[in-house]
Amino acid sequence: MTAPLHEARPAGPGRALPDTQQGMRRRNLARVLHTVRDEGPLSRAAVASRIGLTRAAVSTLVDELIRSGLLEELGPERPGRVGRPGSALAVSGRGPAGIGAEVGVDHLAACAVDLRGTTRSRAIRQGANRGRSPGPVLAELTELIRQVVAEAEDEGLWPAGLAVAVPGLVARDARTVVRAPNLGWHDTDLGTLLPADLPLTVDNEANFGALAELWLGDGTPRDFLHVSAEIGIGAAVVVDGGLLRGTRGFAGELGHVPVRPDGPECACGGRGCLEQYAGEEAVLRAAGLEPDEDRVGLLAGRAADGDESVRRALRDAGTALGVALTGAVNLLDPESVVLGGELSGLAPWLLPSLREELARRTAGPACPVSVSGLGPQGALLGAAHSVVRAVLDDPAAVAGQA
Amino acid sequence: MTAPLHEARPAGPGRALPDTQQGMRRRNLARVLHTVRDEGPLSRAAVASRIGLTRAAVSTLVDELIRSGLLEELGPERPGRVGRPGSALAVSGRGPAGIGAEVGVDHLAACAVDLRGTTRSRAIRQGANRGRSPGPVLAELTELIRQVVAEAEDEGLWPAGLAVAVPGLVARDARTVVRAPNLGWHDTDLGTLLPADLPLTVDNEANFGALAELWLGDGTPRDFLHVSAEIGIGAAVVVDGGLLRGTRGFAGELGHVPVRPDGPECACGGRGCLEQYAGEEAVLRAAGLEPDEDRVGLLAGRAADGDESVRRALRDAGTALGVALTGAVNLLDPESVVLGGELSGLAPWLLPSLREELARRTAGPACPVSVSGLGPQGALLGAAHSVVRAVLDDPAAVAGQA
DNA sequence: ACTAATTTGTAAATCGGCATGACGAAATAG
DNA sequence: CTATTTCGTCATGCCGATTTACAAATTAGT
Repeated sequence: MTAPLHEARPAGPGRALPDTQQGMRRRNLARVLHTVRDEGPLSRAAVASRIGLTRAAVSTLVDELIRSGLLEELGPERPGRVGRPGSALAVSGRGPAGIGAEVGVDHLAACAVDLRGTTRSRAIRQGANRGRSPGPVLAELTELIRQVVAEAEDEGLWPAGLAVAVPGLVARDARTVVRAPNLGWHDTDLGTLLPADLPLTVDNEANFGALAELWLGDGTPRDFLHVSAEIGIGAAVVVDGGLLRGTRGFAGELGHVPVRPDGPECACGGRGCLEQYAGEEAVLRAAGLEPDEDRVGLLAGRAADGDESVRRALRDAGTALGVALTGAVNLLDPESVVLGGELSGLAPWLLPSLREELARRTAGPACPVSVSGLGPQGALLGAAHSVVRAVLDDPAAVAGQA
Repeated sequence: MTAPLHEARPAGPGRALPDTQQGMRRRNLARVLHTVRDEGPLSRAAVASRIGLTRAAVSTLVDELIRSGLLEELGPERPGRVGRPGSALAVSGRGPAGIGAEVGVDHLAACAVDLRGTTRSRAIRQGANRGRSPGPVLAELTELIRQVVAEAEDEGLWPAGLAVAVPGLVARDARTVVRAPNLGWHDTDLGTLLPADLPLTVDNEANFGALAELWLGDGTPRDFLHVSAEIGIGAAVVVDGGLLRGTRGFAGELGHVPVRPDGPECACGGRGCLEQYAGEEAVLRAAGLEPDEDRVGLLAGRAADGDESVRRALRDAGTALGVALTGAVNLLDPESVVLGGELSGLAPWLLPSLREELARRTAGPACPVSVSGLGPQGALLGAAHSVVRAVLDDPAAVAGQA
């Protein structure tokens, strides 16, 4: 027997709940719900044996979850084994829905996801938002949200909360956009400009993208580094299945990691920041292209066409990313690095040089670098799923709000 | 006592204990013990009001803690207010002791710390360990440990566990030293070479130093970056009051963060790693000095004497540290950076250039950099206190082992 | 086909742990 | 000396999970 190690995080379903008997009950409700969701239709007995409670206890917990509309009984299982067959339980497809929304530089989007994780409705509107003031943009977004909520309600769902992804830094209050350079917003409280009838959470798109990767990615570990980029280069650090946010909530800023300490001056005051080698603007300039609406698409197109200057620019950006990530990987020892967001579209041309640089600078086996399968949808999905997750982690909090 | 506790996982107050009524009880025992320890002698009623339980509940918890020898009754408080005076409770000075030990490059040390946090016995032996094989070194260390344990037992304490700090990477099993370049050890299981009658934890000295800073430092926040160095440059990341360990347990490697990507080749395979600018060997070389026994002392002495080449070498090392820390600070957004371990002795000459570089490269207010007050003792103290902490975090686990 | 064995789900009784309310004890205030 | 306040403890009750028991629904064995 060894003395306990000190771990980084509590993490896990409902760890923030109070240490009372009610808190225990709420945590156990969450465990039952999670188990049923993650391991397909299960009988009460199967759930009980998995989470270590007795069948009787699980029965009462399941009763409560069914009464709340979070679980539903599918009827008797087809018996394959000896003994009385159980009654299959599944997460309800008509319970609460998580509403996600996204403010992109070139688009707005919203969607609704049910408890099972299925996207039940979706709405997108293209259009440049750079420089537009928050009011009109969010009015448009609100319209999309209403649309998506209406569709979800038609299918018997009710909205449990709203999460909005923005391309910028968000204060720890999860409402205020401190700085979004690509939009030109600063210190904007989104709480006053969005539907007030839903619990609201606002966060950085890189963070939501990382969470999407964590929850939906195929074989994504619980400790990884998620790199995404629109114009700045954002990263999100996932430790033990949770986001590392930092004191001010600004953790994950990768764009201003020094890559060449004596390089050109940067707006941040430093020199040779990563953003000047791998930022969208820098790459476009190096490739000899003019910024336009769909910048990433432009780069990807030219690179696919074999434009050598574009390819070289992307190769160099990959190398710069590799240098910056070496530092991050050394410091955090993640299980993998995932390229997500808009970056995933450019991955074929970034990856080789990035991997090479990272491998060269690492003593042992290099940290594996992969590309998100979610692509640019990650942030939106992550937002919606974060609401669903909140329900799963504390079902009692939303029960009876139907 | 419960049998199936195959959860050798951690404990924080309310963290990883099972979600049962017994788990709740254990968390509440921990809360009472922590409260009494942190807020001086308290009556049962005072504890109750602080942690939100009733006096009756606290009474039974206190009874159990007293029976286990973790708390003791000091007798009636001197009444200053109306009402019956309470009976003051304090953490016992004759309960379990945490045994800490340290394998340094130039010394061995051990100490015993009681539940109150007081160091009750200590033993140090100077002598170079570089290149010596683990067996004899650990035999010597075992002797120191026996000595320290004997002294502690004379004072009525009993050893609750042993924690050993080593200058190298430790696997997640907390027993195996994967690589300790300064000692020349690799893949060494310390479990077989140290006293087997105590629960053992082995960890990196930088990690223990960070924990010491967290637990004993004056005003240390719950999110910070702790930088220390013997020959390599280690950092430890503390997030939300816990250590970030990484997948393999190697998190915190700062020495091989690229500072000048085109710089000289490094043993790790990369180029221009921090270690080549701020590592002990590099600094000695830059200062034109020969390595000897007390390298840090030598540098500090010369710098204090006004040796300009030494001062310049340290200034440059500070600048390099600043570049590397810029990346780390951007990525993690810690509340502060703390220089600890041997580095703290050189701080006066490192800090100005380090702070300047960090401030220059940061857009907003720079992350404050401070020096640990614990100095080179941090690791040893952190080790001993980690054992004490484990007891405080789950008193029931050790109760009745006296 | 009939019985034995196995498994499920639920109901009744029990237990562990904290809350509530009441009480004696020990101090201060008037 | 009495009223008031606070402390520590006891008896009681509540809540949630466990234990025990049992009926229901299936397969295995004869």
